[in-house]
Amino acid sequence: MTEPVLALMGPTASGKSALAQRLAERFDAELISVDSALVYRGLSIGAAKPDYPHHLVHIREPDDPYTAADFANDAKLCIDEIRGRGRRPILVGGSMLYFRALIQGLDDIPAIDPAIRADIEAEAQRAGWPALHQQLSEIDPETASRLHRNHSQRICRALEVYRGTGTPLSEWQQGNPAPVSDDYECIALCPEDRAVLHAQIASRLDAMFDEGLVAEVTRLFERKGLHTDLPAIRAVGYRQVWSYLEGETDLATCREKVLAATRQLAKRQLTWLRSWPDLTWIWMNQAGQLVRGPDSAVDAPDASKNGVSALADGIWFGRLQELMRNF
RNA sequence: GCCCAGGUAGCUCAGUUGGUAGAGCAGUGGAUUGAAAAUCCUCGUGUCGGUGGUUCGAUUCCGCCCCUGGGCA
Repeated sequence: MTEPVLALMGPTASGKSALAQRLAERFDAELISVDSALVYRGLSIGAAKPDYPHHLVHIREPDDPYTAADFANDAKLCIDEIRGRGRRPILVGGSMLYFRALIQGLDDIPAIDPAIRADIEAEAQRAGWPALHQQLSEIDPETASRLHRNHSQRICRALEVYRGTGTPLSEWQQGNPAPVSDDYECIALCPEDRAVLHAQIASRLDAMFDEGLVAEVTRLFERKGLHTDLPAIRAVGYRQVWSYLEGETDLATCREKVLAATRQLAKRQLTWLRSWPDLTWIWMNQAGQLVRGPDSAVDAPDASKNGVSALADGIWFGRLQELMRNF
Protein backbone atom coordinates (compact mmCIF):
# COMPACT_ATOMS: atom_id res chain seq x y z
CA MET A 1 0.00 0.00 0.00
CA THR A 2 1.38 3.36 -1.00
CA GLU A 3 1.12 6.48 1.08
CA PRO A 4 -1.20 9.24 -0.16
CA VAL A 5 0.01 12.02 -2.40
CA LEU A 6 0.00 15.38 -0.64
CA ALA A 7 -1.98 17.98 -2.62
CA LEU A 8 -1.33 21.52 -1.45
CA MET A 9 -4.00 23.89 -2.76
CA GLY A 10 -4.94 27.50 -2.16
CA PRO A 11 -5.71 30.77 -3.88
CA THR A 12 -3.03 32.73 -5.64
CA ALA A 13 -0.63 34.60 -3.32
CA SER A 14 -1.62 32.54 -0.29
CA GLY A 15 1.94 31.40 0.37
CA LYS A 16 1.74 27.90 -1.10
CA SER A 17 5.15 27.99 -2.74
CA ALA A 18 7.07 28.92 0.39
CA LEU A 19 5.37 26.12 2.28
CA ALA A 20 5.89 23.65 -0.53
CA GLN A 21 9.60 24.31 -0.65
CA ARG A 22 9.96 23.73 3.07
CA LEU A 23 7.95 20.55 2.82
CA ALA A 24 10.10 19.30 -0.03
CA GLU A 25 13.27 19.92 1.94
CA ARG A 26 11.88 18.52 5.13
CA PHE A 27 10.31 15.38 3.71
CA ASP A 28 12.69 14.64 0.84
CA ALA A 29 9.91 15.24 -1.64
CA GLU A 30 9.68 16.47 -5.23
CA LEU A 31 7.18 19.13 -6.16
CA ILE A 32 4.74 18.93 -9.05
CA SER A 33 3.30 22.27 -10.13
CA VAL A 34 -0.47 22.34 -10.71
CA ASP A 35 -0.58 25.60 -12.60
CA SER A 36 -2.08 26.27 -16.00
CA ALA A 37 0.12 29.32 -16.64
CA LEU A 38 3.47 28.04 -15.41
CA VAL A 39 3.40 25.21 -17.92
CA TYR A 40 4.31 27.75 -20.62
CA ARG A 41 7.87 28.83 -21.32
CA GLY A 42 8.21 32.57 -21.17
CA LEU A 43 5.71 32.95 -18.34
CA SER A 44 7.79 33.47 -15.23
CA ILE A 45 7.48 36.78 -13.44
CA GLY A 46 3.75 37.21 -14.02
CA ALA A 47 3.05 33.60 -13.15
CA ALA A 48 5.07 33.80 -9.93
CA LYS A 49 7.46 31.04 -10.95
CA PRO A 50 9.09 29.68 -7.81
CA ASP A 51 12.87 29.48 -7.55
CA TYR A 52 12.70 25.97 -6.18
CA PRO A 53 12.46 23.24 -8.85
CA HIS A 54 9.02 21.92 -9.73
CA HIS A 55 7.92 19.36 -12.28
CA LEU A 56 5.56 20.48 -15.08
CA VAL A 57 6.89 24.03 -15.19
CA HIS A 58 7.92 25.48 -18.56
CA ILE A 59 7.11 22.33 -20.49
CA ARG A 60 5.23 23.91 -23.41
CA GLU A 61 5.67 26.75 -25.85
CA PRO A 62 3.08 29.48 -25.40
CA ASP A 63 1.57 28.82 -28.83
CA ASP A 64 0.99 25.15 -27.97
CA PRO A 65 -2.07 24.98 -25.69
CA TYR A 66 -1.98 22.62 -22.73
CA THR A 67 -5.11 21.02 -21.30
CA ALA A 68 -6.45 19.51 -18.11
CA ALA A 69 -6.23 16.09 -19.74
CA ASP A 70 -2.57 16.68 -20.61
CA PHE A 71 -1.98 17.63 -17.03
CA ALA A 72 -3.68 14.55 -15.61
CA ASN A 73 -1.53 12.31 -17.80
CA ASP A 74 1.69 14.15 -17.13
CA ALA A 75 1.09 14.36 -13.41
CA LYS A 76 0.44 10.61 -13.17
CA LEU A 77 3.69 9.91 -14.96
CA CYS A 78 5.52 12.31 -12.66
CA ILE A 79 4.10 10.71 -9.55
CA ASP A 80 5.21 7.28 -10.70
CA GLU A 81 8.67 8.45 -11.66
CA ILE A 82 9.22 10.22 -8.37
CA ARG A 83 8.15 7.16 -6.47
CA GLY A 84 10.42 5.08 -8.66
CA ARG A 85 13.28 7.17 -7.32
CA GLY A 86 12.18 6.41 -3.82
CA ARG A 87 11.02 9.95 -3.14
CA ARG A 88 7.68 11.53 -2.34
CA PRO A 89 5.54 13.55 -4.74
CA ILE A 90 3.79 16.70 -3.56
CA LEU A 91 1.32 18.53 -5.80
CA VAL A 92 1.20 22.31 -5.34
CA GLY A 93 -0.90 24.85 -7.17
CA GLY A 94 -4.16 26.61 -7.78
CA SER A 95 -5.50 25.29 -11.07
CA MET A 96 -8.45 23.53 -9.59
CA LEU A 97 -9.72 21.86 -12.74
CA TYR A 98 -6.30 20.26 -13.10
CA PHE A 99 -6.54 18.87 -9.59
CA ARG A 100 -10.00 17.62 -10.35
CA ALA A 101 -8.95 16.00 -13.62
CA LEU A 102 -6.16 14.16 -11.83
CA ILE A 103 -7.92 13.22 -8.62
CA GLN A 104 -11.45 12.51 -9.87
CA GLY A 105 -10.53 11.57 -13.40
CA LEU A 106 -11.99 12.57 -16.75
CA ASP A 107 -14.28 10.60 -19.03
CA ASP A 108 -12.47 8.99 -21.89
CA ILE A 109 -13.54 11.34 -24.66
CA PRO A 110 -11.37 11.28 -27.79
CA ALA A 111 -9.51 14.37 -28.93
CA ILE A 112 -11.67 16.61 -31.12
CA ASP A 113 -10.46 18.10 -34.39
CA PRO A 114 -9.79 21.82 -33.69
CA ALA A 115 -11.46 22.72 -37.00
CA ILE A 116 -14.81 21.78 -35.46
CA ARG A 117 -14.37 24.32 -32.69
CA ALA A 118 -13.43 26.96 -35.24
CA ASP A 119 -16.64 26.25 -37.17
CA ILE A 120 -18.76 26.50 -34.04
CA GLU A 121 -17.15 29.79 -33.07
CA ALA A 122 -17.78 31.18 -36.53
CA GLU A 123 -21.43 30.18 -36.23
CA ALA A 124 -21.67 31.82 -32.82
CA GLN A 125 -20.23 34.97 -34.32
CA ARG A 126 -23.14 35.10 -36.73
CA ALA A 127 -26.03 33.68 -34.74
CA GLY A 128 -25.00 34.29 -31.14
CA TRP A 129 -24.49 31.74 -28.36
CA PRO A 130 -28.16 31.53 -27.37
CA ALA A 131 -28.88 30.15 -30.85
CA LEU A 132 -26.20 27.50 -30.41
CA HIS A 133 -27.56 26.71 -26.97
CA GLN A 134 -30.91 26.12 -28.66
CA GLN A 135 -29.18 23.85 -31.15
CA LEU A 136 -27.54 21.96 -28.28
CA SER A 137 -30.87 21.43 -26.56
CA GLU A 138 -32.00 19.46 -29.62
CA ILE A 139 -29.09 17.04 -29.67
CA ASP A 140 -28.20 16.96 -25.97
CA PRO A 141 -31.05 18.35 -23.86
CA GLU A 142 -29.46 17.15 -20.65
CA THR A 143 -26.29 19.16 -21.08
CA ALA A 144 -28.18 22.13 -22.51
CA SER A 145 -30.40 22.29 -19.45
CA ARG A 146 -27.33 22.60 -17.23
CA LEU A 147 -25.82 25.44 -19.23
CA HIS A 148 -26.84 29.07 -19.35
CA ARG A 149 -27.59 30.27 -22.88
CA ASN A 150 -24.61 32.64 -22.78
CA HIS A 151 -22.08 30.13 -21.54
CA SER A 152 -19.98 30.24 -24.68
CA GLN A 153 -17.14 27.89 -23.84
CA ARG A 154 -19.16 25.09 -22.40
CA ILE A 155 -21.83 25.23 -25.11
CA CYS A 156 -18.99 25.10 -27.60
CA ARG A 157 -17.41 22.12 -25.89
CA ALA A 158 -20.69 20.20 -25.74
CA LEU A 159 -21.34 20.84 -29.43
CA GLU A 160 -17.85 19.93 -30.54
CA VAL A 161 -17.95 16.66 -28.64
CA TYR A 162 -21.20 15.73 -30.34
CA ARG A 163 -20.03 16.79 -33.80
CA GLY A 164 -16.66 15.12 -33.38
CA THR A 165 -17.82 11.81 -31.89
CA GLY A 166 -21.48 11.49 -32.80
CA THR A 167 -22.26 10.97 -29.12
CA PRO A 168 -23.67 13.66 -26.83
CA LEU A 169 -21.47 14.91 -24.02
CA SER A 170 -23.97 13.84 -21.39
CA GLU A 171 -23.68 10.28 -22.63
CA TRP A 172 -19.89 10.34 -22.43
CA GLN A 173 -20.20 11.62 -18.92
CA GLN A 174 -22.24 8.65 -17.84
CA GLY A 175 -19.21 6.43 -18.27
CA ASN A 176 -16.82 5.80 -15.43
CA PRO A 177 -14.19 8.46 -15.18
CA ALA A 178 -10.68 7.12 -15.52
CA PRO A 179 -9.96 5.04 -12.43
CA VAL A 180 -8.14 6.88 -9.70
CA SER A 181 -5.11 4.91 -8.68
CA ASP A 182 -3.81 7.03 -5.82
CA ASP A 183 -5.05 8.45 -2.58
CA TYR A 184 -4.65 12.14 -2.10
CA GLU A 185 -4.36 14.17 1.08
CA CYS A 186 -5.76 17.59 0.20
CA ILE A 187 -4.72 20.66 2.17
CA ALA A 188 -5.72 24.25 1.45
CA LEU A 189 -3.75 27.24 2.63
CA CYS A 190 -5.33 30.69 2.90
CA PRO A 191 -5.44 33.82 5.05
CA GLU A 192 -8.62 33.80 7.09
CA ASP A 193 -9.38 37.43 6.26
CA ARG A 194 -10.02 38.26 2.61
CA ALA A 195 -8.50 41.72 3.07
CA VAL A 196 -5.20 40.10 4.06
CA LEU A 197 -5.21 38.00 0.90
CA HIS A 198 -5.93 41.13 -1.13
CA ALA A 199 -3.00 42.89 0.52
CA GLN A 200 -0.71 39.96 -0.29
CA ILE A 201 -1.91 40.03 -3.88
CA ALA A 202 -1.21 43.77 -4.13
CA SER A 203 2.28 43.62 -2.73
CA ARG A 204 3.20 40.66 -4.88
CA LEU A 205 1.95 42.55 -7.93
CA ASP A 206 4.18 45.51 -7.06
CA ALA A 207 7.10 43.11 -6.91
CA MET A 208 6.19 41.65 -10.31
CA PHE A 209 6.20 45.07 -11.96
CA ASP A 210 9.50 45.90 -10.23
CA GLU A 211 11.03 42.67 -11.47
CA GLY A 212 10.11 43.44 -15.06
CA LEU A 213 6.70 42.05 -15.85
CA VAL A 214 6.24 44.54 -18.69
CA ALA A 215 9.56 43.53 -20.25
CA GLU A 216 8.62 39.88 -19.96
CA VAL A 217 5.30 40.40 -21.71
CA THR A 218 7.00 42.57 -24.32
CA ARG A 219 9.20 39.62 -25.25
CA LEU A 220 6.08 37.56 -25.89
CA PHE A 221 4.37 40.46 -27.65
CA GLU A 222 7.22 40.76 -30.10
CA ARG A 223 7.25 37.06 -30.93
CA LYS A 224 5.56 35.92 -34.12
CA GLY A 225 2.52 33.70 -33.85
CA LEU A 226 1.28 34.65 -30.39
CA HIS A 227 -2.14 36.22 -29.94
CA THR A 228 -4.81 36.83 -27.33
CA ASP A 229 -6.78 33.70 -28.13
CA LEU A 230 -4.02 31.51 -26.72
CA PRO A 231 -4.41 30.36 -23.12
CA ALA A 232 -0.87 31.52 -22.35
CA ILE A 233 -1.63 35.08 -23.41
CA ARG A 234 -4.98 35.08 -21.65
CA ALA A 235 -3.36 34.43 -18.28
CA VAL A 236 -3.80 37.07 -15.60
CA GLY A 237 -1.20 39.78 -16.00
CA TYR A 238 -0.18 38.76 -19.49
CA ARG A 239 -3.51 39.62 -21.04
CA GLN A 240 -3.72 43.05 -19.42
CA VAL A 241 -0.12 44.02 -20.11
CA TRP A 242 -0.58 42.83 -23.70
CA SER A 243 -3.49 45.22 -24.00
CA TYR A 244 -1.29 48.00 -22.60
CA LEU A 245 1.37 47.21 -25.20
CA GLU A 246 -1.29 47.52 -27.88
CA GLY A 247 -1.90 51.04 -26.63
CA GLU A 248 -5.37 50.39 -25.28
CA THR A 249 -4.65 51.61 -21.74
CA ASP A 250 -2.05 53.52 -19.81
CA LEU A 251 0.21 51.71 -17.39
CA ALA A 252 -1.63 52.78 -14.23
CA THR A 253 -4.93 51.46 -15.59
CA CYS A 254 -3.26 48.28 -16.74
CA ARG A 255 -1.89 47.72 -13.28
CA GLU A 256 -5.29 48.16 -11.70
CA LYS A 257 -6.80 45.73 -14.14
CA VAL A 258 -4.20 43.12 -13.32
CA LEU A 259 -4.85 43.65 -9.64
CA ALA A 260 -8.60 43.20 -10.03
CA ALA A 261 -8.19 40.17 -12.28
CA THR A 262 -5.92 38.55 -9.69
CA ARG A 263 -8.44 39.11 -6.90
CA GLN A 264 -11.16 37.65 -9.10
CA LEU A 265 -8.99 34.63 -9.77
CA ALA A 266 -8.46 34.11 -6.04
CA LYS A 267 -12.21 34.38 -5.47
CA ARG A 268 -12.93 31.67 -8.04
CA GLN A 269 -10.27 29.43 -6.56
CA LEU A 270 -11.89 29.81 -3.15
CA THR A 271 -15.25 28.88 -4.64
CA TRP A 272 -13.74 25.58 -5.78
CA LEU A 273 -12.14 25.00 -2.40
CA ARG A 274 -15.27 25.64 -0.35
CA SER A 275 -16.95 22.63 -1.83
CA TRP A 276 -13.87 20.45 -2.21
CA PRO A 277 -14.41 17.04 -0.59
CA ASP A 278 -12.14 15.96 2.28
CA LEU A 279 -10.17 19.14 2.44
CA THR A 280 -8.12 20.21 5.45
CA TRP A 281 -7.97 23.98 5.73
CA ILE A 282 -5.02 25.77 7.21
CA TRP A 283 -5.85 29.40 7.78
CA MET A 284 -3.78 32.26 9.03
CA ASN A 285 -5.75 34.49 11.38
CA GLN A 286 -5.32 38.23 11.86
CA ALA A 287 -2.78 37.74 14.61
CA GLY A 288 -0.63 35.77 12.16
CA GLN A 289 -1.42 32.52 13.92
CA LEU A 290 -2.16 29.30 12.16
CA VAL A 291 -5.56 27.80 12.48
CA ARG A 292 -6.74 24.44 11.32
CA GLY A 293 -10.33 24.42 10.19
CA PRO A 294 -12.70 27.07 11.50
CA ASP A 295 -11.60 27.37 15.14
CA SER A 296 -8.86 25.22 16.55
CA ALA A 297 -5.73 27.30 17.03
CA VAL A 298 -2.31 25.84 16.50
CA ASP A 299 0.82 27.01 18.31
CA ALA A 300 1.80 30.65 17.94
CA PRO A 301 4.27 31.33 15.15
CA ASP A 302 7.73 32.78 15.63
CA ALA A 303 6.97 36.45 16.21
CA SER A 304 10.15 37.57 14.48
CA LYS A 305 8.94 36.30 11.13
CA ASN A 306 6.04 37.08 8.90
CA GLY A 307 3.24 34.61 8.45
CA VAL A 308 4.53 32.71 5.48
CA SER A 309 7.99 32.15 6.86
CA ALA A 310 6.58 31.20 10.19
CA LEU A 311 4.25 28.81 8.51
CA ALA A 312 7.09 27.18 6.68
CA ASP A 313 9.49 27.13 9.56
CA GLY A 314 7.96 26.03 12.74
CA ILE A 315 4.55 25.39 14.02
CA TRP A 316 3.06 24.69 10.69
CA PHE A 317 5.39 21.80 10.35
CA GLY A 318 4.26 20.28 13.57
CA ARG A 319 0.70 20.41 12.38
CA LEU A 320 1.49 19.14 8.94
CA GLN A 321 3.51 16.27 10.22
CA GLU A 322 0.53 15.23 12.19
CA LEU A 323 -1.65 15.54 9.11
CA MET A 324 0.79 13.52 7.14
CA ARG A 325 1.33 10.75 9.58
CA ASN A 326 1.30 8.36 6.66
CA PHE A 327 4.38 9.96 5.15
C1' G B 1 -11.55 88.66 -4.88
C1' C B 2 -14.80 87.92 -9.36
C1' C B 3 -16.84 84.55 -13.27
C1' C B 4 -17.93 79.58 -15.05
C1' A B 5 -18.53 74.25 -14.39
C1' G B 6 -19.11 70.47 -10.97
C1' G B 7 -20.16 68.06 -5.95
C1' U B 8 -25.36 61.48 -6.52
C1' A B 9 -23.00 53.80 -4.66
C1' G B 10 -15.86 52.15 -2.98
C1' C B 11 -14.59 54.58 -8.33
C1' U B 12 -16.40 56.99 -13.11
C1' C B 13 -20.85 59.02 -14.21
C1' A B 14 -26.40 59.11 -15.75
C1' G B 15 -31.10 60.79 -13.92
C1' U B 16 -35.35 62.81 -11.38
C1' U B 17 -40.13 68.87 -16.37
C1' G B 18 -40.60 68.45 -7.54
C1' G B 19 -43.33 62.31 -5.34
C1' U B 20 -36.23 60.14 -1.64
C1' A B 21 -32.53 57.26 -7.73
C1' G B 22 -29.60 53.61 -11.76
C1' A B 23 -25.63 52.08 -15.23
C1' G B 24 -20.49 50.56 -16.04
C1' C B 25 -16.32 49.22 -13.19
C1' A B 26 -14.84 47.36 -8.38
C1' G B 27 -16.65 44.00 -4.59
C1' U B 28 -19.76 39.47 -3.07
C1' G B 29 -21.87 34.48 -3.54
C1' G B 30 -22.24 30.51 -7.10
C1' A B 31 -21.26 27.15 -11.40
C1' U B 32 -17.22 24.34 -13.25
C1' U B 33 -15.40 16.85 -17.12
C1' G B 34 -9.55 18.17 -22.64
C1' A B 35 -9.31 26.85 -23.13
C1' A B 36 -9.84 26.76 -16.35
C1' A B 37 -5.10 32.41 -14.58
C1' A B 38 -10.62 30.32 -19.16
C1' U B 39 -15.86 30.99 -19.50
C1' C B 40 -20.62 31.97 -17.43
C1' C B 41 -24.61 33.28 -13.70
C1' U B 42 -26.46 36.03 -9.08
C1' C B 43 -26.51 40.30 -5.81
C1' G B 44 -27.12 47.68 -6.24
C1' U B 45 -30.46 52.31 0.12
C1' G B 46 -26.83 55.62 -1.15
C1' U B 47 -27.33 61.72 5.05
C1' C B 48 -28.21 62.54 -4.05
C1' G B 49 -21.91 68.37 -0.31
C1' G B 50 -24.05 71.45 4.17
C1' U B 51 -27.79 74.66 5.78
C1' G B 52 -32.12 77.88 5.56
C1' G B 53 -36.46 78.94 2.44
C1' U B 54 -40.72 78.00 -1.10
C1' U B 55 -44.00 73.58 -1.19
C1' C B 56 -48.71 68.81 1.09
C1' G B 57 -43.80 67.02 -0.34
C1' A B 58 -36.97 69.11 -2.18
C1' U B 59 -31.80 65.12 -4.19
C1' U B 60 -34.54 68.19 -8.02
C1' C B 61 -36.54 75.23 -7.50
C1' C B 62 -34.40 79.77 -4.66
C1' G B 63 -30.71 82.01 -0.97
C1' C B 64 -26.32 81.47 1.79
C1' C B 65 -22.04 78.46 3.12
C1' C B 66 -18.19 74.64 2.22
C1' C B 67 -15.18 71.74 -1.23
C1' U B 68 -12.95 70.53 -6.24
C1' G B 69 -11.58 71.86 -11.23
C1' G B 70 -10.99 75.80 -14.98
C1' G B 71 -10.83 80.99 -16.36
C1' C B 72 -10.12 86.38 -15.15
C1' A B 73 -7.47 89.34 -11.98
